[in-house]
Amino acid sequence: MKLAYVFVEHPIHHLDHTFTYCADGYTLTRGMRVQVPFGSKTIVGFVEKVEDISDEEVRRFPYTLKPIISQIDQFPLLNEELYELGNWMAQRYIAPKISCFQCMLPSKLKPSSTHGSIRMEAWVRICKQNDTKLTAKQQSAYEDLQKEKEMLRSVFYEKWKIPGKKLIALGLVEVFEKEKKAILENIEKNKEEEFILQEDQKKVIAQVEQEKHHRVFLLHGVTGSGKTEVFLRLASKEIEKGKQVLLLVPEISLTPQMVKRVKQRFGAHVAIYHSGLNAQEKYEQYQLVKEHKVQIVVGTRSAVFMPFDRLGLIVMDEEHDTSYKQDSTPRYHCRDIAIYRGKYHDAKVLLASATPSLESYARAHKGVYALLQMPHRINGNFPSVRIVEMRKSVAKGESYLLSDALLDAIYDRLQKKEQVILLLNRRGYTPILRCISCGYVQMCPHCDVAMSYHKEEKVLKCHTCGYSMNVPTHCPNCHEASWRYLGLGTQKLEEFVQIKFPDARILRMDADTTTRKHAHENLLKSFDEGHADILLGTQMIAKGLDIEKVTLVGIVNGDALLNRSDYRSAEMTYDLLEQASGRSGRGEYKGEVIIQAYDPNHYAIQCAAHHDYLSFFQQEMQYRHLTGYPPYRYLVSMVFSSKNNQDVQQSVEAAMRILSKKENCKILGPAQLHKIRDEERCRILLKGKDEQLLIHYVKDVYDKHLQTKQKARLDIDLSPYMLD
DNA sequence: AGCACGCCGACT
DNA sequence: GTCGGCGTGCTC
Repeated sequence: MKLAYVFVEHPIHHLDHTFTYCADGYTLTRGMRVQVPFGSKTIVGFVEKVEDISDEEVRRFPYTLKPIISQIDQFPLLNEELYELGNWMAQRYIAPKISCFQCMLPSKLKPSSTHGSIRMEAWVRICKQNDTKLTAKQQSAYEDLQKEKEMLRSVFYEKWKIPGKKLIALGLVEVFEKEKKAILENIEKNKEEEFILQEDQKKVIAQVEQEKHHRVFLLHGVTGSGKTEVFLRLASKEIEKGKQVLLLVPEISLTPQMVKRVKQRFGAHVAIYHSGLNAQEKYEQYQLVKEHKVQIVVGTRSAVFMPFDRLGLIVMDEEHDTSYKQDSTPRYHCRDIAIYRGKYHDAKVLLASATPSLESYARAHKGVYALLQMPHRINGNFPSVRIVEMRKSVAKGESYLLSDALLDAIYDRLQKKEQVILLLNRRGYTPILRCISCGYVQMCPHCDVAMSYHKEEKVLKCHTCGYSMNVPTHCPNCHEASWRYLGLGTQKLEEFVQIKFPDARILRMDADTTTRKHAHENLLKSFDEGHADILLGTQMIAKGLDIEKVTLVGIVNGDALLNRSDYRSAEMTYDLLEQASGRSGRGEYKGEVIIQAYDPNHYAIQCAAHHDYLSFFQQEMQYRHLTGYPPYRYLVSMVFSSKNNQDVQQSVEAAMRILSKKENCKILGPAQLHKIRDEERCRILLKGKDEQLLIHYVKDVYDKHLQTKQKARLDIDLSPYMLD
């Protein structure tokens, strides 16, 4: 009997092993999808292994084998490389194998029941030689098709509706189905010679070029130093060699300029891959790569799993960006995958950023990665940065929203018809609603988070779970009817700026104004075209924007991120300030940045003001060294959660018993986290120098957690990003 | 993840 | 006396 060992579609830890089916009558290999009976349902499975066994051995099975219902694929979906990558991810991130395979494939190919079918198109072709008398029109249609060999039926009908139908009726032409394919745009290409390279650029290109084998490079290039042109040059050299290129970006919708430039340079050889595409579009782009119709892919995190087979270069732009980390199972970091694939293909991996992650820069410092530098702006001038100490300005009676210095600067730009960006890292109107008489703060009933007041909708919203409610008329605690709105969100800032500058045209960009599909692009386009004077928003406006007429960036609350308990808060503050100030003065006008802060002497703010990454790096490294955080140590987080706190505590105690016996690692916690969506949560953090060892320890806890049938859920995160 | 099986409350 | 609540356990 032929056996198939199959992973089932449910990404559940306790189903993370193969199920055995009878595969008699099928020709299966690893990586094909099949339909199998599972309990009382029919689901999709993913073949891991096929084996022939004797009848004797069949009888020894403790259960009767069910037969496979049908075969979905004729060819394996994943090649050897990607299959091994899936296995590697499953063990590294302690995730169900099927979840790793699922995240590598576009949803139409995912081993899961919810995938849509692949869309087909009707085509026509000649199926019988003409032996009858045709009308003149029919004859022309026949000859046209003969010349074209085959045509889309819709195109054929458009040209030859009536004679075409007649030819089909006569049996001379047949209709057949073909998979719908992406249409490659044909764009006029720009010549490379049109761009004259700077010295920095030439040097970096030469350094990468001279390395013939796999190597990870870290390109530290300030904003506006011309990194994109370097990427394009290196890419075109790889393509000339017959290699493929992957260009990773944090979010496509925020980098339309990048996409545009790559398209201009490589014309029809580009695939674009990001979360904004629908299932059909993703599938089509995926097939383009598989069939070698394109040589270069520009894409977000998930594009790192594209079916390349001769990769020459992977570029990861803005390598520090947090969106490269997936925050659902499998919680992989795109950088890890990029380096894994780079090794496999003997390809070069170029990580690039104006504000590299501490991990990457430390590795480059140690020589693990090759460090490349581009310290000069092409237009030569950095924006000047001014820090406003809010404690002083408020004491002088100035507004606590915008200081006089910032107001004056905005006024000045409006006069000159230049544009302004205002950054405030908090959406909504006011983040806190507090009762004046008793101090009660309205919390979300499902999460331990204060409700945020949104004035436009006149409701309270929870920014964690999305729950919304009306403002209670009376305080639930003391029954007084006196609320005070505390804090500052983008809605309130917009209202305030509009009062101060009644004639200014303001665009607000935050999670509330960008829910619609092309809202991002439309807002940015509108601002770029000069339909507004002030762009105001959360950190989503700090990334990648390249708008010439912006000469003032105002950061309303520069140290807001610093007050968080997260060990990365200084790094995130530095990144945000540096990236935001990079938006100012990109054109020919001199740019200015004003940072409002309550703690202006913090090194993150001081270093950002002086564009001094190296100094920030050194000071932050000292702090990380002292506290034993990455890059000096690795972290793994285990979060236990359940609606029932006793289940959580029981699992935590069991985990602590196991961990207390382990050596060469430090245990932080257990720490009770705030409730989310009615779930109690508790975290244990493991810290140590040996990443593999930590993974082993956690795997141990996880295995015992499953064995003892603990009720709480266990979420494991290797090198977690958010710790508060 | 689903879903069937199983043991205790308010109903025709 | 039954319909149905969701707690527990299994799926090749």
